[in-house]
Amino acid sequence: MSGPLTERRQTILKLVIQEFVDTATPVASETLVRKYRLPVSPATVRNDMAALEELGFLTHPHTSGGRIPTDAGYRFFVENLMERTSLSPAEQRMIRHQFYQVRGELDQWVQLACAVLARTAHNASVATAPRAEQLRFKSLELIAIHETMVLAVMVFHSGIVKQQTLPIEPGRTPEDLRRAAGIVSDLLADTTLSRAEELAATATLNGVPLSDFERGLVDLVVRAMQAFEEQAQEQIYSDGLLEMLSQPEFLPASGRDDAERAIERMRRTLEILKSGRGLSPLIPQALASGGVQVIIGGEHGEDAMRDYSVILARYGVEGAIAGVLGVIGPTRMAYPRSISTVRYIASLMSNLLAELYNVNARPSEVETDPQDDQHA
Amino acid sequence: MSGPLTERRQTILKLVIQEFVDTATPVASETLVRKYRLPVSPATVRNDMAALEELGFLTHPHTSGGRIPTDAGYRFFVENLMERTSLSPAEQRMIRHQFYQVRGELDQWVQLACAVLARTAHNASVATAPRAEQLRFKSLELIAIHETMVLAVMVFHSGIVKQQTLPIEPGRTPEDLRRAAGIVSDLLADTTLSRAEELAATATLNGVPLSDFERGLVDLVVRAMQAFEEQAQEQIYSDGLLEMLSQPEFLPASGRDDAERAIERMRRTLEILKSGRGLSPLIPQALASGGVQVIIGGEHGEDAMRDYSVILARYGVEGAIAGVLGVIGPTRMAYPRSISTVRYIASLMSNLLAELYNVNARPSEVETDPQDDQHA
DNA sequence: CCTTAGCACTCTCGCCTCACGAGTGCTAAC
DNA sequence: GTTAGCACTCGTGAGGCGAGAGTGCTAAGG
Repeated sequence: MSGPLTERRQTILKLVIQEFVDTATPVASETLVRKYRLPVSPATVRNDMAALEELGFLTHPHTSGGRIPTDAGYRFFVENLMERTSLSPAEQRMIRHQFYQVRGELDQWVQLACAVLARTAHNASVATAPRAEQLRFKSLELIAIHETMVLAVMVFHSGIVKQQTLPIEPGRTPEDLRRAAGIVSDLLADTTLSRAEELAATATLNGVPLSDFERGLVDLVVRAMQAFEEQAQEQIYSDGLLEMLSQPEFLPASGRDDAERAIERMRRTLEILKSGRGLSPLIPQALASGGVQVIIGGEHGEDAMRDYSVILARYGVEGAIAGVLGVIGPTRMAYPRSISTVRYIASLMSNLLAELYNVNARPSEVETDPQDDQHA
Repeated sequence: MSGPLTERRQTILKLVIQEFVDTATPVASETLVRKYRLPVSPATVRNDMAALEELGFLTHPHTSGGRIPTDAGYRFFVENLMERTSLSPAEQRMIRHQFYQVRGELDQWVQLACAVLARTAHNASVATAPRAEQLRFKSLELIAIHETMVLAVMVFHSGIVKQQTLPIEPGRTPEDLRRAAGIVSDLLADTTLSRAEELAATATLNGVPLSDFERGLVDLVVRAMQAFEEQAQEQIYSDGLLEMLSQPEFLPASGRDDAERAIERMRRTLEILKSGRGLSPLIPQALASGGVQVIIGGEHGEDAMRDYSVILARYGVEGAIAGVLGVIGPTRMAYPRSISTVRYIASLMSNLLAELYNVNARPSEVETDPQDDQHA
């Protein structure tokens, strides 16, 4: 009964989605014909819409009132109907420029990526800090703040830096500190957590037992590595909440009922972003696969996310360090634009990191274009 | 006509505020009598309420429907009626414990303070990172990440640390780096920005001109100090948005009209917190004065903040470093609790910083109790 | 002069009804 | 397969109504 998915029906599906993304109101057959000058009558469009509904791509909330896409409809759109676009050169330039301005300040990259993503995709954005696949210690520096307080800077392969203040007994000279730091650095150089724990237990370097101070430093490093390792679920940064909340989904269209729901949605959204609930499960998945992942609505089963789509991409340097960034917003989302934004910023960040590690440092002028994106 | 502000009227004002803070609904004369077993009749209370209204401390939104406090009413309450409380020892202990767990990790203190403030005061919280009154350079360390990339760690008096990656030409040994960093540290040690700029211009140490590499490093430091100095308005961290948004102010009490306003309020609030608009002007003020500042509603003229109260306190070490932290929420706020929370956390942070700087390091066991709080 | 009971008045809230209009689904003709 | 015509559905908004809450006022009482 449903009939085949003819060329025209695909066009109609595409137009319904475009129109709905634009206007946020259910789209009627006549509107479509008028606005896009279709060479058929509204009645024909209605028939096709009914077919698309039976195929599961459209639905209508009320008997009257136009059609809206289902999750499956968006899915089909993303995979088959959407043309692959790139950000305009002007936008790419603007974004690169912003990153250029904080070059060197590694710790600001993630924040900046979030801010730019949000502004460009007009939705909320999320990102995790880049994380080394395996943490390997590199060196320790001690910097005196005053006589009884030093700042311990631990550097790990992959460039992750952790700083911590540490009280010491007074009377140590800078030379003392340097020697102690050198000893610890030598002892633990290039070790992973488990090896570091072993070495901490023996507490000798070349047969010479460590001093109490040095052992304290070793413990400090080991604890820092443990903390890092334990912190199983990555902290998720986010930005652009306001950007997302100015989407019409969060306006009370009409009726008190709707208003209440809008507020509830707002609160839920905040919770998702703050806690990462419903979001964290997606991270490992995105880390594992290359390309851009698109998760539409309730596809991954998390009920809290039923009304949201997430577009995620991995960024980083193969085999060294990786993180995830993406966009989150209502399922009614400008997928082409969001996807290209995510793809562009992920590749930009990857190039920046590659430059930092001096591997494969192609100029970040061109957007790399992975052959095929992964879809959930 | 308005009559004097008798003892009883003050009591009634206090009870109205208490009740309104609890229930978030306008309070009626009869409720008051019943709930607090007043030895007078509702009619008497009504008369007093009318007097309080003429005095500008109360108002009522509709002819029917009970009274609510005005900004002036809250102000009088805060200054004259409210009893000064402290957090319970149990709560104090819990808070101290949380700070204890991140001791040493200076960069997390502000975040933690925000989180704790929000949870304890059930409202949103804001804080600025501690900022040195005058930035003075201390030392520079260079840590090789790999052959062509170093991490420059700049330490300033006051313990502020800034890190930045820096590309270098390959072939430099760790010893090279150490020497260069040492030279720059010696040259710029203890300098303020203006002096550092002068020294950068001459580019000699003890008459010996600097190498190109060393000059690059000096420039790096100067730029970092400039950036710090220029960044006129402090970045404001915040937390507890959700905490605040679950206040009944942000629920649609009834009617579609109200719902729309609730959503608008929500959006505005977000904007205030994200951008700091309406908040930033308060920061310098709070930095300048000791004690706890309470700004109620539209008192400071900023229209965007008309419905909010802010409670701010300065924290830090006199003459060395200072920041601001506080609570923001609807004017209908549990002032005693919020104020004591802010006061406690500010003094805790101050003690922790004092310990770090080894000045005046009293144990942070007792809440310091400043003699008098400043009110706007 | 302060307090209190009584009472009329006001205003919100929730509920219902009703008419309107948008958009569909169906049927029959092309 | 397409189209015109038409009945039908249902959300939306306006208007009305009754109930209830709480006040302001007035007059009586301590």
